[in-house]
Order: sequence, then C-alpha cells, then structure tokens
Amino acid sequence: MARPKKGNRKEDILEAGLEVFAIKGYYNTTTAHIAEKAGISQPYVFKFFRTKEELFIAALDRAFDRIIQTFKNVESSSEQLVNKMIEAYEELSTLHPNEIALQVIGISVTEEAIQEAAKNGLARIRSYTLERFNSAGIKNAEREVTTFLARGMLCNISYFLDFPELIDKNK
Amino acid sequence: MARPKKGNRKEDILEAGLEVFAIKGYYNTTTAHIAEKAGISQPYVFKFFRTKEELFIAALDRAFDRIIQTFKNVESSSEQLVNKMIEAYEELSTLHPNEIALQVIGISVTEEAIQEAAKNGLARIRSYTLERFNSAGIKNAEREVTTFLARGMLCNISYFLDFPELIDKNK
DNA sequence: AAATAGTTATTGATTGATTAATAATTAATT
DNA sequence: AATTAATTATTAATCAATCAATAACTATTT
Repeated sequence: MARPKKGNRKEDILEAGLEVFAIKGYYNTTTAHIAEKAGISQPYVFKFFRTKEELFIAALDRAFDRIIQTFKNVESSSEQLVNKMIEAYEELSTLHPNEIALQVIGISVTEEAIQEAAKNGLARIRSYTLERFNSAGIKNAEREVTTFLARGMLCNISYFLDFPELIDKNK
Repeated sequence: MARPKKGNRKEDILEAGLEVFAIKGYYNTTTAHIAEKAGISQPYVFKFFRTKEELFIAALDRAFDRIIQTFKNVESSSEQLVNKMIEAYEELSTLHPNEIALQVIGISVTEEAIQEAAKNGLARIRSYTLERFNSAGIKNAEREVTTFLARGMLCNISYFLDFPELIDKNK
C-alpha cells in the first residue's frame, strides 16, 4: 500500500537517525535501522537524504543546535553564570543524552565532511559561550571558556562511556 | 616464497595496527591495510590476533601504556608537578600523535569490549595521576585530577580534529 | 458523476563492492 | 620427515544505493 501516512517524513527520518546514530554509532547504524525506526522502507530514506553521511551531518547539526539552545535558555546574573551553564550542561546529559552521544561520535568519526561539521558545531559553542562570558563582564573570558569546554568534554566522555568515576564527586 | 623475514611479526603487526587505526579509525581500517603496512599477507594477521577487535584492543592498551609512561618520566618538585605534567602531555601530542588519536578513537567506538578497554585505560591514567598528586602533597587532589583530565580531553579533541583554535592561546 | 490523466508516496528486488575470517597449499628450516 | 612460516584462494555476510513498479490521491475533462 502506498500513501498511508501524512506527516513530515524528512523530519521523522532525521529524528530516527539522531537516535539510532547516537546509540549504535555511525558505522554500526544501517540505513535499514533508521528506516525501521522511522516506520518506512530502507530505500525511501534516500528520497530525502542523498547519502547516509548527509543524513548524519543533518542529525549532528541538529544536536549542536539543541545544545546551544540549552545554553541560550540559561538566564543568570554575572556572578552565577558559569556555574549555571555548567549545571545546564550536566542536566543536558540526562535530558538529551542522544545529543551528547552524537557529539562524541561526530568528533571521532574520520569521514572528512563529518569532522568539518563537528568542528563547526564546536566553534559555534565556543563563540556563543565567549560572547556570553564577555557580556557578563567575566574577566579572563577566553581562558574561562577553555576551562568550560574542557569540563564539558570530560563530562561527555564520562557520560558516553557510562563511567561516572572519571569525574570526582566533590562539588 | 615463505619465511623471508625474521623479526617479531606480532610486534610488527601491533605497531602497524596502532598507526593505521590511529589514522583511519577503527571501522575504516581493514586488516589488509594493516598487513600491507606490516609487510605481510592479510590472512597472516589472524595467526597472531584472533580478530580485528582483539588487535585493536592490544594497540589501544599499548597506546595507554605509552601515555602513562610519559607521565612517569616527569620528574618534578611538588610546586611544579601539575604544570610539568600538562607540558608533558602537550608534548606527547606532537611526539606521539598516534597514541592520542587512538585514545580518542577507542573512547568513541561502540564495540563493547573496546569501550571496556578504553575505560580501563582512562582509569589507569586517573589513578596514576591521583597517586602522583597525592604523594606530591597537592591539596584537593581529586578535584585537581579532574581538572587535569578535562584539559587533557580538550587537548585530545583539539589535536584530533586539527582545530587549535578550540583552545585559547594564553599560557 | 464517470472517466481520464497526471502526480505523489512508497516499496520490493537487486546489485556491486567490500571485507573479516577460514581452508588449503607451498616453501624453508631443523 | 616433521615443524614452522607464510601465501594464495575462497567464502559468507553485510549494506549503501539504484531502479522499476505500484498504489493512492488530485485535478481535468467529458
């Protein structure tokens, strides 16, 4: 049977892709897996995304969008900004674990176009954070951003590996 | 012709594997690539390592060994220990880039046994560092170790993506 | 309102390339 | 002759991507 559903198929595929890629990684995910999750046939994926790589990059971009949106939602005074942003990021790893996992996966995949997309996403995070720290009047902002990113990366890995002991439990 | 070479084949394969995996990643590396680099035929790899995964894990373990050895070679007074270790790690990324790349790759691969090996390697780094910080009488050692690891992870990613701007240039 | 024409949504079948791993075989060394 | 070192030949599986076909809907004409 044809034409059963109505909704936005491209959107379905993108969300399915984000989830499956985040769980199984780039190479272990087949287009058939994604299709199944999206409730369509495997070849139909290619009507909306020219290649598996293109679909992955679209999912990765969306993951970075959501991460940045999380930071944008943090409202805070200068005093507490850094701590609030760290808090927000930690919350993200329980609230949107797939976005974090996809970030880790995107960074380490060796396909060139994917690495470019990952660099781009990290650059966006960095420049948004720097802007924010600056307009909050934080001194030594560049250095603080680096420390913030570093903590974020360790947080990612600790979450991705399901290895909480990697981070000390003092707060 | 058979038996042309003499040396330790297992060792050759392991070093070839470490290098090729570090450059192309786990999934994009074929056993044929490694064999070629080691100067042997593809199936002969399996005389020394039962599976591709087993070979990767052996290479990853060796990479972690070398990283830890680098830290062991740092001799320093309590005062300068942390800075000296950071310096040593930064040097590592130019001196032994493959070991760093393999670490990044090992962490993000979704094969379970490989993730276990990566966790194990990180745990070894953490516990060695903690011991060292403690016996140097550094106060708040747990927290300092976390900061040290975080910085290391960002360093890894910045190197792996060839993206130095991710880290601020102040020292 | 019936028939016709055209479009959109979707699938089944297939393929061509890749590749880890095994088996059979050959050559050199002791 | 037996052991060791290595190769060639082969296989079985996997998967992204293409293609041709079909079902269902919409618009147009009669």
